Amino acid sequence: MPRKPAYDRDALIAQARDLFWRQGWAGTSLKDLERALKLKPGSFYAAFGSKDALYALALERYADEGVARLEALARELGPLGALKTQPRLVVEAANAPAKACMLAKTYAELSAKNHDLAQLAATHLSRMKACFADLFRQAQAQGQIGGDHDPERLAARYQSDLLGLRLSAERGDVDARQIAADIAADLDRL
Amino acid sequence: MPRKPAYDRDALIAQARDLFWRQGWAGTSLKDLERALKLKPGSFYAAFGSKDALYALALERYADEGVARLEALARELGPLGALKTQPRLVVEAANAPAKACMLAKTYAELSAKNHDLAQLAATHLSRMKACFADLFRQAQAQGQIGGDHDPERLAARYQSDLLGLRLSAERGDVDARQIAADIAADLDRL
DNA sequence: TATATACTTGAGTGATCACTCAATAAAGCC
DNA sequence: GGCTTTATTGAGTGATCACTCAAGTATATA
Repeated sequence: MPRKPAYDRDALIAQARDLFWRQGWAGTSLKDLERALKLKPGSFYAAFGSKDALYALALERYADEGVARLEALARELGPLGALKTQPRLVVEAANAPAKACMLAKTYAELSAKNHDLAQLAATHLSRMKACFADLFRQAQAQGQIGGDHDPERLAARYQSDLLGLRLSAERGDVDARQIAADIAADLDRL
Repeated sequence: MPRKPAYDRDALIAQARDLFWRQGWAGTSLKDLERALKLKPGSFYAAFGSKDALYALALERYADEGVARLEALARELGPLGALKTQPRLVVEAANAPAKACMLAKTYAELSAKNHDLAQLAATHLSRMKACFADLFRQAQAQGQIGGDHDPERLAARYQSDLLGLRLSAERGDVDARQIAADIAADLDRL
């Protein structure tokens, strides 16, 4: 009996993610979204409920795909190989909406106001950090890095470096490839 | 003949800087500023012209004080000492409005829209990077680090690490002191 | 084909945005 | 004390914000 929506919900979430990723929460108005998603206000709210609800979906999509990409990389190159390759991949991602991490941008923009989305971004950042820690643990178990390191500490430092790298990669006067190479080189000294 | 303003302009700029630093550009409304600076709209615009003009003054104040602090630190501890101490100082700054770098936050928030303030933040970030490069050059000249390093490259990596550290320091589930210590330790291996 | 069910449309909601300006108050110089 | 000059005040500006809803339209089932 019912009528099917004319849009592809998954594709709309991906488009919204790209827009939010580039422009941030306050920087993306409903007019922007309506234009990009080709949705009138009524359809938008029928589909997603609110701007914040869609932002939450976009954050989740972003984090899920990030974790999936990293795990696929680890299956291909091994744990240390994945960790060493990730910085370069992030810098060279040519068709990404932005270089900087969407989770970090969201947290930086909204944490001062205790916005729910900041807490959500923080949760996803923790998930990513745990992912890094797992890879360091595996690398340790396989003897690729020394056993006298704390995987959690390595993961925190690695994530921090990656966040800095991705922020630097947005700037015109910084050679992010060099930084990525230096981060990877540091992993060889473990 | 004229009447003197009842406010201390320098103090107002510092207060505005703290507010903008914490809440960002879009996150700080004129109502917020009027409340914090205890200025009615008319006085505000007579004093500063616009929200953006005040933000620009705040950015400049932020960058100037940052450079001054670093140079003072270098006079006290020498170039390498300053570079090694800075990460810890940044993390331990208890009464700062935020841990993350205001220049980086501004650039991340506004660069997608090609806002003038993003360009201004980028300029100040370059200034800071040049400052770091100078310190690395001095450390090299004094034999504190090996001569086979490019000071510009070291500075870019160092600044990137620092930006990541300062972002990480805002999170509750990250031990930023450990990261700061690890960044400092890396400088000893140069 | 008739009907029930949902999707689409877009004008319109009150709230808040950055900002203006005419009226009022106060301070320095004669 | 009178006059000039500037600071302060706060109601008010149009624009934009996220969001609503009633009316119109299309589709799957009976």
